[in-house]
Amino acid sequence: MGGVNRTRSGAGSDPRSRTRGGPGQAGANLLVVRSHNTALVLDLLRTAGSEGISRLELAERTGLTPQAVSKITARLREEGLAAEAGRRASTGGKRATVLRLVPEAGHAVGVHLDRDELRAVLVDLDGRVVAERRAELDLGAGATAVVGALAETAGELIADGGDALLGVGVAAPGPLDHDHGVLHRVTGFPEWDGFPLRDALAERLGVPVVVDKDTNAAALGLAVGGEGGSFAYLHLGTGLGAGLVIGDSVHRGPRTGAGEFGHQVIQLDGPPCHCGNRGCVEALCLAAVDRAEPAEAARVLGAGAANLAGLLDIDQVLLGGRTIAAAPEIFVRGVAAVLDERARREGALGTTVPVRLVPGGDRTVAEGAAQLLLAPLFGRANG
Amino acid sequence: MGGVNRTRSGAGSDPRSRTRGGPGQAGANLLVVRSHNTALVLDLLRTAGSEGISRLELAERTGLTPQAVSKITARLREEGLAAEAGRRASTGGKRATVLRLVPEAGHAVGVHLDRDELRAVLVDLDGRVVAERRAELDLGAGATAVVGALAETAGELIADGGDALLGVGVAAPGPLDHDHGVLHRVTGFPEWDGFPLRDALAERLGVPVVVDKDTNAAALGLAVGGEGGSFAYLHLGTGLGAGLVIGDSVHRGPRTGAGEFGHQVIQLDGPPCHCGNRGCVEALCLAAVDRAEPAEAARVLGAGAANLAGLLDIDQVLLGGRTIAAAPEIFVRGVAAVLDERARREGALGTTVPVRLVPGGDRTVAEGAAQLLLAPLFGRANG
DNA sequence: CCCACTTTCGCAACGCTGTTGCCAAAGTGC
DNA sequence: GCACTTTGGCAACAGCGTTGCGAAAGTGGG
Repeated sequence: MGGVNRTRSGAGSDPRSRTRGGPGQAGANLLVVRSHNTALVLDLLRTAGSEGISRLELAERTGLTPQAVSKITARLREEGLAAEAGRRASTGGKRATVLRLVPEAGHAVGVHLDRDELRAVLVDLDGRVVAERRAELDLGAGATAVVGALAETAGELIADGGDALLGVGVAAPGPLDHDHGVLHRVTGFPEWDGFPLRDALAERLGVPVVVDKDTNAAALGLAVGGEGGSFAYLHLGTGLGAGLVIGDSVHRGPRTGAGEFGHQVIQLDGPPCHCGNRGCVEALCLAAVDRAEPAEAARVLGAGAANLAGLLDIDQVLLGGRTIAAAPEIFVRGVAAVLDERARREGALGTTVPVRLVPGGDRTVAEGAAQLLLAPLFGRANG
Repeated sequence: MGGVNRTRSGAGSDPRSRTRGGPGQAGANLLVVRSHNTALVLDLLRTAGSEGISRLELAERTGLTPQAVSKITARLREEGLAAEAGRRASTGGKRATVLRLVPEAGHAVGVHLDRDELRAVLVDLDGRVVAERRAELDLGAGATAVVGALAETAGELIADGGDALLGVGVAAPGPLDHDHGVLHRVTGFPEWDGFPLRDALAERLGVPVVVDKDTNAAALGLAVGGEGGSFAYLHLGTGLGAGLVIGDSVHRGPRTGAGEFGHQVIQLDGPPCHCGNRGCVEALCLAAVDRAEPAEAARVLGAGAANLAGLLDIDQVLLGGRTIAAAPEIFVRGVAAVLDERARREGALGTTVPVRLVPGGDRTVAEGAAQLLLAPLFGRANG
């Protein structure tokens, strides 16, 4: 079986991977080519799902020769990551063999660390949830207690996952450093400032750990789940944030600071926001919600979304979060109205930016967190 | 000599380059590796400038082995793109041979097509301006007349450039389609809507032509010119626009629509803008300029810049354009003040985003337009 | 039923990439 | 003058995708 672990140890033995220091860009060698093409094929296998995909189709889609695809898939089958799954009907010649991903060849744990609860899932290579845990949590109870609870919950799921476990992804609210896995000011919980969550958890569990913002995790999950192109995931809950996917990969910025959508000023010298500034979208939007004026809240949110759409020229806006879920129709229509109006003003050029409710329920963030470990296998850049 | 043309014909003979259709991503083969590494080395040679750089230094910076660098540079020297340029002092052993780019091995023409004038430059591989033309122009005079003037001016410079000419880059105002080189509504000149500028000019001149927005060209020029990381170039002239560089490459978005900074709403239901909306940064900012309140204009611009910095987590804001040039100090200080204030609110995390005046004079856009052809040689993505 | 044709796909040889092992050249420093 | 360090080229090598070729397994016409 071997599964995904063998692949990883193979890649890890590359003496040159991540050896470079300083500002230099990475030169490519044959190992890079190999892992790039392998990831491409794996991604197509994953996308094909239970339907499967033939070797020649893989060749067409990747631009590689059929022979190269044969070699790559042979390796994947040997490693247990891919398998033959029947044959397709003939189109005038030999019937094509259908290949599919073996989902059980690898697993990852995704944890959504929220202010008042902990939600963890174990997912397979297909991204399907295999097991789930949930626990109440008090982020203010201190690092030791929280990390303990986190490790315990994740540990239970790891035990279920067998030996092909890629690691644990943790999605947390508030500013943090994705590259180093360190939390910054979690709003309202100053004691977390600077806490090295990734290393603490990795040492405790003995598996790789990746930390990211909740909105980024959600956006990654959506991107891997099939949302193509560039899009913004806007999350309206107790706060307002965004996850940006630009060209199939999550845009975090050099300091994991990107996506600070809520404190975009759309009302110069407007009402004060808890952040200290005035006229932030978050303040205006939530105030409208409090006044029981969801249509106005949607209009405000739409204005922010339109600004973002203009700046980045994205393909889609996805809405999610508890507050959205309370009145989904109103928000989708309200935001769409602002974007449609903007497209109308732009004339022929302005294809309107579609607005949709985020598919999936309240496990979105936890599933996305698991993708922090899975996505790199499929060539989805992670930093 | 050969120069850059031989390299291009070599790459063009790749039967698989750009053959793929549909949504598939590109598989990598050895030709891709070769051109990637070659571009990496060329970029380092270019960055090193007249100082030059040794083979071992190239190896360190690229992560390639010294032997690979030797092979690559040998090829470049054979093609006339690189040359030895003396020796460095010893550090305890054999003295290192210094290599440098041969700037004359390739040229490109950059044209800044503005509303009332035409500005064209011929630059070498180093990006240095070798020749320059300038002409008055009336964008409203119709496509035939304008393309004629454009072709004539560019043609004169092409004649100066010898045989190693990569092509012509054209930077134009207003919305356009970079991928297809088609103009959209140039504000105030509806007759240009849908005009295939790239193909018209390419046929006329018989050389490759690339078209882009003026702000994108300027941003590309700045990125190639040495501005590292991610930054936003804000251009305040008769209008207000932005060019975004994210991770060393220009972000245009799928429809070349990114960077629409001016019509970002920062004053909900504010004063009407000529675009049909209300409270756009451009309207507020230019109104303040008209009222002779540059400090207020800078504050408004700063608010927009802060929104952008928060959304994208960029490293730097660069200011340019005629209106900025009229009161540079006030604008730089005013915008910086807003960003500093924002960083202060963010606390320890908030490294402030530096604001600078764009270096170089009013040739910035034309030089950037030339980089539309040069940058791909150095591995700077162009799409 | 047979034969020509198409489609799928693997084996073997190949070309080209960066890598490794080795050695010569050219310096420094004792 | 000798030991050592640094630079960098030559040659052999491993591994990538590619090409040439042929076997296997279908379809379809006579």
